Amino acid sequence: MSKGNGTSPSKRPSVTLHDVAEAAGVHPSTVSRALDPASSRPVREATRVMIEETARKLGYRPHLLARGLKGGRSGAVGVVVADIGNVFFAPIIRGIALSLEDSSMMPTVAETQDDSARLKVVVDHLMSRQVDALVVLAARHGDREFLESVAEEVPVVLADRPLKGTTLPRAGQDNRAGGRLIAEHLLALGHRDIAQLAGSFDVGTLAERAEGFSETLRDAGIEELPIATHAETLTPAEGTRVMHELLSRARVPTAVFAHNDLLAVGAIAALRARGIRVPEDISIVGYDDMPLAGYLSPPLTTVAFQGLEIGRLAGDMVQAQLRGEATEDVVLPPRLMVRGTTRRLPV
Amino acid sequence: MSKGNGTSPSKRPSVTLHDVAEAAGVHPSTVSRALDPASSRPVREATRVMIEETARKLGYRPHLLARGLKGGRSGAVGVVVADIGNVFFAPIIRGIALSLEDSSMMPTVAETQDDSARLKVVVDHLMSRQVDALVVLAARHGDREFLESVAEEVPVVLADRPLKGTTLPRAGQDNRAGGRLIAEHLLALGHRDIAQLAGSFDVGTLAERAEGFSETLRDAGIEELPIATHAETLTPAEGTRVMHELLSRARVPTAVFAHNDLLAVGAIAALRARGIRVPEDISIVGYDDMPLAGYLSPPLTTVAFQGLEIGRLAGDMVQAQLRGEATEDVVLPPRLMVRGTTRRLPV
DNA sequence: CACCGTTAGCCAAACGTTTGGCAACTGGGT
DNA sequence: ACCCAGTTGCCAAACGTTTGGCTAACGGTG
Repeated sequence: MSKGNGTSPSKRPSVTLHDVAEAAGVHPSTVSRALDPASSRPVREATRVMIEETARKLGYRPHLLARGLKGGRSGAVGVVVADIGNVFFAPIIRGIALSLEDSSMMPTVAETQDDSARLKVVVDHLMSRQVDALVVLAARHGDREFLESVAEEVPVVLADRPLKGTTLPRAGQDNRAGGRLIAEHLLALGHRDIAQLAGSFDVGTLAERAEGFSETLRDAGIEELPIATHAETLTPAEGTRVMHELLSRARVPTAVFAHNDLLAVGAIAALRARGIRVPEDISIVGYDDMPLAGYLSPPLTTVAFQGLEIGRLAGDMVQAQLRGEATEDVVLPPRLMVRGTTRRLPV
Repeated sequence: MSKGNGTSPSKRPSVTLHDVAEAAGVHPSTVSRALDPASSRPVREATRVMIEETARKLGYRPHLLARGLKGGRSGAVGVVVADIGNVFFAPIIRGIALSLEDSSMMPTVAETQDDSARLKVVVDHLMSRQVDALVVLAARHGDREFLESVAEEVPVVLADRPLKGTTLPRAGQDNRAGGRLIAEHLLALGHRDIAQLAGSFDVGTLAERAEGFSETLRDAGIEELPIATHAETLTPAEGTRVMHELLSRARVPTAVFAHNDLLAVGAIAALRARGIRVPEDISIVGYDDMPLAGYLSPPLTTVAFQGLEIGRLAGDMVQAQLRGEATEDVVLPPRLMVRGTTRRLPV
């Protein structure tokens, strides 16, 4: 079935301010002021009502491009995300969008595929589009200087992923505390042979989780098993691969901290494939508390991550910065969700 | 830690075409033409190189708002999604973004929360933003007329969700065939007491799945168990709720088709809570083959849905329509993924 | 050397708004 | 009837581009 006529690519008649003015019998500037609630110049009530009526009748819609051109503000905020397809970022984006709605702004989403070169390209593109600000969820360690240079043009807010030693404001979670929580939990259960299933340390969240975790073990006088290969992507498949590598080591751990839930799921699959039981033989902890974590069997022990809230906070920070206000970093505390994949070590 | 100085909300010096022209010692219009590869008027090679050099040196970025105002095209495509936070939509959005990149366009995402009133609001907002086209993932049955009226202004493409009797083009899956596939699978396994765990029929995909499913049972001379309450949202929690309702019926099914994977997961949790085993006592089929479906235990039998591909196709259709070409509906065939939650009925 | 066709570059208008400068009108106080 | 303040509305410039019309220069031909 063929649809959409091939000839006219849908002309837009588009009612302008002038059309409304003409129909209402007033000058365009009067229409502009009548429709602007925060106008500096007053408009007679009767006129205003009449103009509004006319505008509604004609189906007038303000041309935000033109307004943006004049006012220097587009009302768009660039959201730079590592992977739009990833479950994990979705609630954050949603939080940002929800927050921006208050100022009738909208997010424009771009994806870096977690690649620093591509980050530069998409940020450039977003800047061309005259975004009023940038929210970056995809920051990797090496991107600091670039992002700070961008911040001289428009406000840049980091969400989720921190950047070591930066001046850029951030809304995120205390990942170091999260790592600590997990280590303490495993120690309390009697585990001593403990390993990490780690992702790239170029990602600040993961580096911090690892730090908090290792620190706690060290303080307890436990020597942590060395990290196997770092997972290149945060997917179940990588989790499986790295877990197999871990299992081929001389010393096999009794507990494993996977840097996120997807890795954990993959790791569990690897164990299951070898006939190793979770949590009877090996305890596993994930991170992020993804929506399905509680529905796995056994349900996954993990650390809750409030993506929606963090997105909302990041959106709020953007608006504050645009109003010229100073902003404080917001770091939410993590919460351990003890479920079924961890268990006291039998003596 | 306080960051971002409160005084200056980051001024943007912003290099314009004029600045480049002045620095290069030529007229702005010459710069415009030199930088436009598809310019109708030629520019001497030496001049062009010199101008490009100057532009690069000054860090010139085209002002897409201004360009859009002049040319009547913003290069933005509105993507209307029911719930940005939902796993399911993410790959579709990604596909759209990937496709649009070819024409250096970008998606602007807005969320309806699956509410028809909100749909109108966000579409209006997107139109104000002068999007060149709309991709709608959030269409509900009653939205047809509204969307068709919008289509008189800009191309509107449906992705995933169909709209009964519409002229709007669509990229999606053959959900009726999907429903059929599932029914055939269950019949082949010997099931006769079969029920649906249904979502709202205002959502075209779900209505079609149900139709294909019911049709097949009817043709086989099987009387389907009546649908319990329709799930209001497509979440595990709703799946659990509706499954409990189904179980309180006089006649309990031996096989259940849940309209999507999340409902299926919730349904399985409900069964597990009552000590009913899957698939030994009841077989369950989901729909969508979400990323984790194969990692559940037992792994979920479901129908694969190629979100990324559908998004890409929708993006391609948008571009075709913008070029004024006619487009054909694209309907991908479903594929049944038989995993561990379905089983031959013991005799 | 005059003429002509071609080509490179300049000028200015236009896209739809917002907004400061002005002018005109209104009405109240005298 | 007159003045002044206060209100209302008109005009035009500006935001950064693109693009059609125009001119100046160039090189070749008669």
